[in-house]
Amino acid sequence: MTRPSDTVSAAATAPAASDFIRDIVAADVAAGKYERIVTRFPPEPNGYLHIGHAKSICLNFGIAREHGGQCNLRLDDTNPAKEDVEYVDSIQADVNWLIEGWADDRLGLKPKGKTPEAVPWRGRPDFHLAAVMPGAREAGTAPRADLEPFYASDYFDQLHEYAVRLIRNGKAYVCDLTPEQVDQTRGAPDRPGQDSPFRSRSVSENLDLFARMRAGEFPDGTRTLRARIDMASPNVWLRDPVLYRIRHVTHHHTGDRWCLYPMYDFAHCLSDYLEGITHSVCTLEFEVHRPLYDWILENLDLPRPRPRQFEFARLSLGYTVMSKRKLLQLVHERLVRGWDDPRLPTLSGLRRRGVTAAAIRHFCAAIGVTKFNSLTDVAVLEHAIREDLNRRALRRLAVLRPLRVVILNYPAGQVEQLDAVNNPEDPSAGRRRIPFGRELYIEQDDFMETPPPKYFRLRPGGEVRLKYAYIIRCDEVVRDAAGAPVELRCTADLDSKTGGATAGRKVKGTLHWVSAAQALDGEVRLYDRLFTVPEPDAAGDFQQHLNPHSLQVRTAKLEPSLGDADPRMRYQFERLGYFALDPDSQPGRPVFNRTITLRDTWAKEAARG
RNA sequence: UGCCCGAUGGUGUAACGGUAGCACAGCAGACUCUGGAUCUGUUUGUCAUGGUUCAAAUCCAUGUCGGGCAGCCA
Repeated sequence: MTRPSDTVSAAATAPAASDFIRDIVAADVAAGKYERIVTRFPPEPNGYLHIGHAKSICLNFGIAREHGGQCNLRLDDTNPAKEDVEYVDSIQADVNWLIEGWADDRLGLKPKGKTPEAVPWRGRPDFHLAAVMPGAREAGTAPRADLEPFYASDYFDQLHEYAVRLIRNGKAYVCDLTPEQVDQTRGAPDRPGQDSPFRSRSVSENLDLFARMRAGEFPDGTRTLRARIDMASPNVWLRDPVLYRIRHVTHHHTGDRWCLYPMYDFAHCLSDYLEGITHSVCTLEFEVHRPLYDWILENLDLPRPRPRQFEFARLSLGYTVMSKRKLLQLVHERLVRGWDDPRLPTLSGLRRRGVTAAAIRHFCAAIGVTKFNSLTDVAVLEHAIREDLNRRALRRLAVLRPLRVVILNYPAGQVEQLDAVNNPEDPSAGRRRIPFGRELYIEQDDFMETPPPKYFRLRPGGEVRLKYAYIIRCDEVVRDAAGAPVELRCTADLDSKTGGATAGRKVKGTLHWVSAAQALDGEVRLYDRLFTVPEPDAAGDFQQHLNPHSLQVRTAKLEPSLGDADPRMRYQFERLGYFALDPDSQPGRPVFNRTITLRDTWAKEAARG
């Protein structure tokens, strides 16, 4: 069986990517700094992955791929109040889908239930948790049931131990200030903060208090563990940041074992360290956290080489929103049909829409990686999608807005099976037969009574070719009460069929069509951009800019072969666009999503007037 | 107005002191039984001002503009 992802993978080889992060990695490799390059993709399971995450996945897995290294999938789950297993499941599915056949052999997972082990390093005590490589499924088989992603929450024991070590060294203290008081004493960016009155507690008191925090003696928000750094630092993240907070909440992965949870800054750098990450790549907003990342690692006196953090600009795409909060809002307020709504930039939405993983990967390669906050034109994504689909899609005939055509000189009841090419870009896709009869449907747009200049479709008295069939002439227009055309009566040049005597006659326009008698009705969902403005989240309420016409549903006339369309295949409805079968399809009633229209130079011409 | 980061055509990027290139978009044309695809050609750019240098998009200084940072979120 040929899967869509197999069809063109060879032809779709991406150019060798290069960017400032890859340059750093390459220099480190050249300097022999690491035995093996290890990156990681660390989403928090509090939402679905979107195309912005794809940029990070492609970068991290790409680096691993280019250096024969690995990329660990890690759930950064240190805040149980916002997280859920629904998200950990969707994240795994989306990552597997995106990297399949490309970097799945670079995916680092771990044995289910396994936590870091005490592994001495050069005689010094240390913790480590190695990945199983490759952690991906073998081609065509189910995911390995004995493996799972890494979880930051699997490191809670070691993290706790590191925290105790910091306390012992006088580098951390238990602070009894309320959140409001911490806020007031933090100072401002241009004004130093004040030391907490608990800053100079004795080591033994800190140890005792921290133990009791863990034991659940104190309610939420009453105490924190803070790093002792510098309340006057110009970098506010160095002003005795909170390392641990009390949360009496059940965690989706660790259950009720903990009521004390580490903050991102404490957990992240150490998770990287425990997994042996060499290059920890994140987005620009973490740049100011880097000194803290380094501080924690340095002050723990860890034996192995430390990971280093690098930051790049996150993706912004025109006419959509990317923030988790806004996506969550769209889903929860039912402004879209779910996380996998084909109008969303989520990976599950793009997948349902019919976009392939290869197209997304090529898009990510095309946009590059820099530290500049840019707004990427959707046209770049659209180009990547068309380029990919043009090569793999099977061509089919379908009519979205039917107009009846009767061929007066064609015998009633006669049916011909015409030979049609499945994919002119790929001869191996083969051919098929499509029925032709006296009564047909063509697209309403393909007929105009008084057409503008340069219109070369059907008009009264005009000629046009029906793809794979005959040249027809429009003799008569039948109208409804309102005067709108409801049927065209035409005459065919019966020698003009492909291969026939007059087949070579030059006729400017070629139309797609479907034979009325054999046509299959199918639901077609036509999508347009979700927002009407390029930057919906620039200012004010982004919901004001929702495009009311982002989804149009209609019943189309389909050529009969579409009755057994395959959800894994991609289709081009000729002259219309690319379509993919939706899971809502029922036997005998297919539902197609329009992934994207074809480039339409006539629309541009027509719009010019 | 403290600290950090950034700025190359319309958009996104490359050039690592030595000819400003690529992609997308645009425009013009060829071809076409998809106004698709393909092919050809083409318009448009180094934020500013100084400095270093034989030579600066690149190094330095100042300025301008943009982004980030004051969660017990990540």
